[in-house]
Amino acid sequence: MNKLITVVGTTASGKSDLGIILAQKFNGEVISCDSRQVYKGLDLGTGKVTKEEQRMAVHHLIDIINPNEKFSLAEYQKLAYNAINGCFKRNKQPFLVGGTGLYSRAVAEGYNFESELDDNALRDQINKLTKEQMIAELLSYGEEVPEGLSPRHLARRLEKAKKGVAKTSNKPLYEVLQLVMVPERSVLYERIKIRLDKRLQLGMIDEVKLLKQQGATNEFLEGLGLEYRYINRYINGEYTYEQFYEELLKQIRHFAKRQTTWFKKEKNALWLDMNGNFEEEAVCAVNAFLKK
RNA sequence: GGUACCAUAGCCAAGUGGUAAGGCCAAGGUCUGCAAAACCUUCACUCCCCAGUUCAAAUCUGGGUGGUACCU
Repeated sequence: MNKLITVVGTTASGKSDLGIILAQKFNGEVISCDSRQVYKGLDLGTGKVTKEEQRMAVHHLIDIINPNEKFSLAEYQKLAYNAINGCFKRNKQPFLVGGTGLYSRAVAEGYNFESELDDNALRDQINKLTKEQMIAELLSYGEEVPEGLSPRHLARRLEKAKKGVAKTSNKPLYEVLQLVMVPERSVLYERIKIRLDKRLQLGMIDEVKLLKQQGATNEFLEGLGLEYRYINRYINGEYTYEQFYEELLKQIRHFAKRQTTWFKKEKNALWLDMNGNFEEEAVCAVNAFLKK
């Protein structure tokens, strides 16, 4: 079984830098694992690696679709598999690097998406139902309905049930080592603020203005969340600069917390000691893993 | 110095005699096809302090302390 190394963690943890270091050291390439960096023109706001950094290591799955286009987990998985397998063919070691936990898990654990789910009519129909109606329907299909699912989760499950797509078992394609980067909370929050200030200075707001000029819709920008959602609201006059700044900072912190919760459940995960020499720790771990 | 008003959680805030709403923040969590999304849980044994009235006080009375506004 081929070996895959993932570098996951919170925003502003230094994943991109470590990914490049590891790729350089182990004759590797980076597969981005980020649901927003797939979009062209979303650069500063996504913390995308620069052109210069891309010259230091080959990066995949960045800038592959245009704004306003839809993207999905299944699509990402397919593209990631292609990119990863391409690396193996060229004798390169792939490193899956990014903060979209669901995406990295779908690849690492081999979520099984055998059937197509693209029935918009059905989706619209389901979205009209109340939460209670969705639960009732799911139960009538003999599905188990865990507590605490959001309407969106329920709709997704019901869509699958109606399509007759059973919950499938995973088919892992690779042997995986996961490196998790989660700085101590207080350090993390400080880094988030510093990084936000820096990106604002570099013209993150102008980036969104440009995207809007080029036709990015409010709906699209709103749906992206964080930087793009709140900068767009600021541009549209919904917030003063102060309000926008505080709100965005808070939302990024919330996001980092959610990421942390998610990564706590990762399997085969090595949580790097972010207070120590984590680069060396990562290099040693990868070395041992590849020699195994 | 005088007069008036106010004092409830980290912040905002409802509650005028019957046993502390709500929002924010924060923390924890859910999540296999929108995931930077969507959603859930927890968070004041106590209402500035002291005394009093009452079966019962955050709520009424007196005093103290602190704040705000106006007057001198």
